[in-house]
Amino acid sequence: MGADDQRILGEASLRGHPKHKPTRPRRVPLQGRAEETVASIIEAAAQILEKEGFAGFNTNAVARRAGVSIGSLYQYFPGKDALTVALINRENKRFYDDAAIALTRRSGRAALEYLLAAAVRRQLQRPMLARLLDLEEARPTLRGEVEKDELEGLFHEVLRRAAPKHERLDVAAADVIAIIRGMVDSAGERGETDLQSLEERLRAAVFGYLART
Amino acid sequence: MGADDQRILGEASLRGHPKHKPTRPRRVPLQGRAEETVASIIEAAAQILEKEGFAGFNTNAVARRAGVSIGSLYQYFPGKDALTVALINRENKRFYDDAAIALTRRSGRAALEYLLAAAVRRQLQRPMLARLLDLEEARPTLRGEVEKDELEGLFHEVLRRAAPKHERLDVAAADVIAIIRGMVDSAGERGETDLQSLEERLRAAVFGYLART
Amino acid sequence: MGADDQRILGEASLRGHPKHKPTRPRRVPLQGRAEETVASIIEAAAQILEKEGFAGFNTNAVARRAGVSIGSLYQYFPGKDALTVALINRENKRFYDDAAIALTRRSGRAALEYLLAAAVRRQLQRPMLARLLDLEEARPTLRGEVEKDELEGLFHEVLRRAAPKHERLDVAAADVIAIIRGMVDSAGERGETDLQSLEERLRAAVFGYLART
Amino acid sequence: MGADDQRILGEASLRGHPKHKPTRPRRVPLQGRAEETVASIIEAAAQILEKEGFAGFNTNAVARRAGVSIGSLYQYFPGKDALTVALINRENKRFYDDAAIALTRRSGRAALEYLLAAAVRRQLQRPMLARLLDLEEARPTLRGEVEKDELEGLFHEVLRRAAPKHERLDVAAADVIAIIRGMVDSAGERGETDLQSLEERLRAAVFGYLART
DNA sequence: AATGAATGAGTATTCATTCAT
DNA sequence: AATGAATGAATACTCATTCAT
Repeated sequence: MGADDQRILGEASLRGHPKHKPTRPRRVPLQGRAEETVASIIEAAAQILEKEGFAGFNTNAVARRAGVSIGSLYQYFPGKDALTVALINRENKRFYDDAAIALTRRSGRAALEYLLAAAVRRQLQRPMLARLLDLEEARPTLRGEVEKDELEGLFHEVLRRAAPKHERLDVAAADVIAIIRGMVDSAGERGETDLQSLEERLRAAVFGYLART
Repeated sequence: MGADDQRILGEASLRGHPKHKPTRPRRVPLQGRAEETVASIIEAAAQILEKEGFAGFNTNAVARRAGVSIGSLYQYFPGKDALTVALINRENKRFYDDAAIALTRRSGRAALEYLLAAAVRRQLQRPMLARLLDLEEARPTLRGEVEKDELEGLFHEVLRRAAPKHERLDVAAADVIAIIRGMVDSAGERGETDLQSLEERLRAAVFGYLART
Repeated sequence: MGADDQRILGEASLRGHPKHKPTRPRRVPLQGRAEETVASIIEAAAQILEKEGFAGFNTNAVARRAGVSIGSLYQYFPGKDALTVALINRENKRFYDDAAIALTRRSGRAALEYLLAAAVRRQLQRPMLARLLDLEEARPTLRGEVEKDELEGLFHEVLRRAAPKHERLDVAAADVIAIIRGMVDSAGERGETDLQSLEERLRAAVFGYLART
Repeated sequence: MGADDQRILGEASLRGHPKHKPTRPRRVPLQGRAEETVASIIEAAAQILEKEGFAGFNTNAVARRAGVSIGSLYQYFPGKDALTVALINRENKRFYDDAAIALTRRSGRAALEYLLAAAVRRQLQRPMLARLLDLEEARPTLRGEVEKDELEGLFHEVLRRAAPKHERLDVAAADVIAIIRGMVDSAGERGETDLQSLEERLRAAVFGYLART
């Protein structure tokens, strides 16, 4: 009933152990207006991060660009980190929605290939944003707050199909994610635009890895 | 001749075309004491980053831990970023010194294996430091200031020996570095300590990659 | 007849000559529901002040705990101060209702003793609340808004009976109130729980004071 | 060696139990300049509290009035509360320095009388300041940070001389302090200026209390 | 060369209050 | 009458950097 329930990320959850935040369809603002506000704030954060980098990424600027008061921002996000986390989650969700199509592929190999392609696609769309968010996601403070379960689950499942005999799929999933992130961010940093080539090299690394572990 | 020559990274160099800082003999112990001071400041930065994370990493704290006045710190480093860059360079140098031994190996494969082992070793020694520096190194502001040439050259050469027929060694070098960094940082984040296992998986990814590109 | 009449403390009254608020019949349960709402808000304020202290005492929190919207709170109280004042008045009223029994005592001494006992009782019941409200009541902004007349009248009357020959009863009343408040709050701060002892010391101070003035 | 050592009130000491801060001649800024700065900040705080009340009492305003940057304020005071505490301590020290003269009196009674006179004097000099500081001192957050030991010790000693046979001097000291504070603040609130009269009534209460406990 | 006191722009965050629905 | 989303002025506090001594 109180405004607190709409807060995207509770204070409690920011400290202490993950606590497995209710990954359930988290209570999103009920009234249309609020929902819009939240969305506009997150998108504003994305745009600022994209165009100004970390330097310009402060809550007041985000609120301004969102056309919202700073108070509204804090109505929905208990702090700056919560906003960052929300943005990361939005991006991950979008990636997930695309990547999940991989599961419709017949073969495990095709599924994994789709996954890699999706990763490359995502990177090339908003390269700076993707990169900076990866950076943020690695920050000790934020790690543990981000909803990775679904995404990791997806990788796990795809790898299970692509490498059924692999003995440690969780390790493999973590490694594959790490490889993708490493290569794709590095490509972004270097300004690569040839997603064809990047995709191929990524396949080389990932399939090579799987073939040898 | 003046004190300015001791500045690790000039302001000018932070903007504009970076690369190749003043190629002066670099060693030239202008004054033993100054060299010591610089070293102690850099080590203080390392320790703080390791123990307090980004949160505690500010110039005043670094100076205090180094047992030096904040004024002195700015005598040697024109700014915080310059200090960060100096620390990154120190770490890269140390890694380079170890990794360069790879070149003494007979076979290209052995050389590359040595390289990978060195990367894992480094990560496991000061995991937090290594990770945070990788993060910093990726920051748009710092990229371009860091001396990567030597290190990249080393990778290039080792790859040349390990995969003589590879057509785009520079791309391969960048990719391999990205794979290593991705996997090794990820392992660090997850608190992995079994460097044996990590090394094997790293080899799988890198050799797999090379075999397929 | 309008909603305004329910406002506990008009803005106008906060500035300008306070004293004697609109002497309207004060009771007149305009609407049972409204009265309940007001009561629940005041009690919520009391609970928060008691459990969270000044830190947690903000209008939104009060409304939330009262199970009422923030808008409703402002429907009945023109501002935070008005709410605080209403709470103080409620507590004073309760104290008054108990303390007024003093007037039924035969002797003036007994009456005064009853008064002191009542004061101690009140303090020991909700020590933190009593103390914080005393603090608030002393705030320049609020002084003058609180209904002290009745209470002071009571003290005046009791003192008149206890020390009939006293020449300046109003001064004595103020002093006695000050002594009680000082000692009782101090005891609360120090966590005293032995109300027997406190009562005795209080009597010593007050009767001593009266005997010598 | 670091700036931290000059901080008037360490962070650690603000949380957790009193910890009996080194009541020793606390490390005051060593260089003359710093000492002046600290003094000017505290005096600025006093003036603002006196003239603007709590409303205008914010760190930026204090710094401005002190003719000092906000950064300097925080160089010496880790937070607003620390500044408040420092001001309270300064005032208590001043009061102590005056009140300690009581110990030079021959009789215990005369000593106590001197103490009461000093308390009244102090109140009448800067009434608003004295009152507001008493209010602040009672705030749960600040209590325990203020150096009361000396002052309480003084009261203890004076009472020992004035009422040698009293069995619980510590309780008596606390009560007497409470009585003084209560009456004197109340007088201040009511705008009393006749310190003669106030002094007499104070004596009545205190000596009356002592005679009966 | 060294010191460390001083600076102040910058930023996160709170909370009383308003008002469209 | 009630709701609660929205507001934004106010404020505590940080930290990179400068410069007088």
